[in-house]
Amino acid sequence: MHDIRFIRENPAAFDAGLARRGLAPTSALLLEKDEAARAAIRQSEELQARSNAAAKAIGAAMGKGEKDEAERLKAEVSGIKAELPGLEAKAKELGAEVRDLLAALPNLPVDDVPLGEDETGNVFVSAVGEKRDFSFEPLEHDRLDSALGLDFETAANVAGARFAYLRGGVAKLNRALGQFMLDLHTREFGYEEITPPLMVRDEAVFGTGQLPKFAEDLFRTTDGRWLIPTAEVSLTNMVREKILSEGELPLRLTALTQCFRSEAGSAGRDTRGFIRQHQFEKVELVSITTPDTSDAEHERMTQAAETVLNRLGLHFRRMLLCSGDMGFTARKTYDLEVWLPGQKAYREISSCSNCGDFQARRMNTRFRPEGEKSTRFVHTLNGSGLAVGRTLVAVLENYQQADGSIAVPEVLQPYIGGLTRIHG
RNA sequence: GGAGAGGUGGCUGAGUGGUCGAAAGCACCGCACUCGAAAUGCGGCGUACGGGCAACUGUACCGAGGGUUCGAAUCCCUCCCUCUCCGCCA
Repeated sequence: MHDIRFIRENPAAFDAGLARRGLAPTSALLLEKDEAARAAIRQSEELQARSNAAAKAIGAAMGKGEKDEAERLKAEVSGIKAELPGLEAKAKELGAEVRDLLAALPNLPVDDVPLGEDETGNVFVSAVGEKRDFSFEPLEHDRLDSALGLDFETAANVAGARFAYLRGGVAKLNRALGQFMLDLHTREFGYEEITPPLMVRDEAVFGTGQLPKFAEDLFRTTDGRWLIPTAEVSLTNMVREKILSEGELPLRLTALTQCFRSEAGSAGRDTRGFIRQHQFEKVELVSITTPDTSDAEHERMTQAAETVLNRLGLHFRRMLLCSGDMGFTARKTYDLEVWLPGQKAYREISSCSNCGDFQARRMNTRFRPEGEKSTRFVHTLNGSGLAVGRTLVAVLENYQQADGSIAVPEVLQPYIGGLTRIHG
């Protein structure tokens, strides 16, 4: 959600930001509506003020027993009130129009975000590790021996497309990955471990920006709630409508949850394999910070996610997303892409975004700077640390052996009783 | 799911449909007293959005949204949340 006052004062800068997102200028329309809305509000408030004053005078007159005067005033107020509902309705409607327009506009990219239309415009930042040398042709994860425990056929029977059963060794490996990530973030990066709700209300989903524009990407429950598409929703909304003290910040929260996505717009994409599922596990990182510290926190968070890949010995690169490829709420995003030797491609495994005060405005989350009376909006950040399912894919493809087994990365072995190999 | 009781400022807690944005206490801030502190006294002390160079001023807000009324914290309706009892349940 944008600050209409900023747009009033910097309409050109605002439109320039939208242009970098590939969007048409909107400030003129917004300001026109805003001006009309404020005029209508002013009118209705002035009328209301007159009516309030007269109503008070009625009370005073009745107190003094001046019945006639009271009756005269009543008539006057009635006259005023005849006009009021129309004016109020108009003010409300115009105000709602402005809000709806604002709610549908994405965050603006910050200056160092490269200009671009789609993922081809993303900029390489850095890489860690190297592609492993195979003495054989590595298989894609879904072509590995099915006895390892990755079972799409049964899932298709029971649940439909884009679901999977993990069985035996692969299920253990998956569990180990999630545990390992949580332990790393809580022990070494100071995140608080949270077990959050997986179903949330409209307001929460609006707060983090999935509503109103992206409802078709979500699953809705029969009682009107939403299954979370990411723990970002439940974690970030923990501070909705709160005024925090500066001393509480930064707030660092992490959770391992299932995520649910309808994948409505991605028919035909990644239909094979475990990359794109309706239900998947992810370890989410969320930070709530002051405006001054969010850039540094963004780097820190991205490093926390990178550390997971590092410890797992997986080769990856960090990309800075271009303006056209960023998500709705982000003002700057790093993607981490892991190398998949079977697919012979880098695939997104984490996305770390600084949302600035964009979500904070939608949630009305503020903090009181030390020693100040007034409040300011916090900054919010979120990142995957990491997508567990995709990390499983990366481990399977990178750690496959010539005999069809999977070597267990050293850091995971303690989580599964010292097991070093998974066999079919 | 059924029956009942509630939701008032940072906290506790009054409030008969009419000078209620709301008593009182606590907390907090300023001043006085004090060498200093405590205690005491006096004063201040909500948020949002408008208007105004400013002093200041208007509107809204007593869980949320509607309604009744000249006027609603107070009456009515719907919803949300909390608590108690009953039922069901991992």
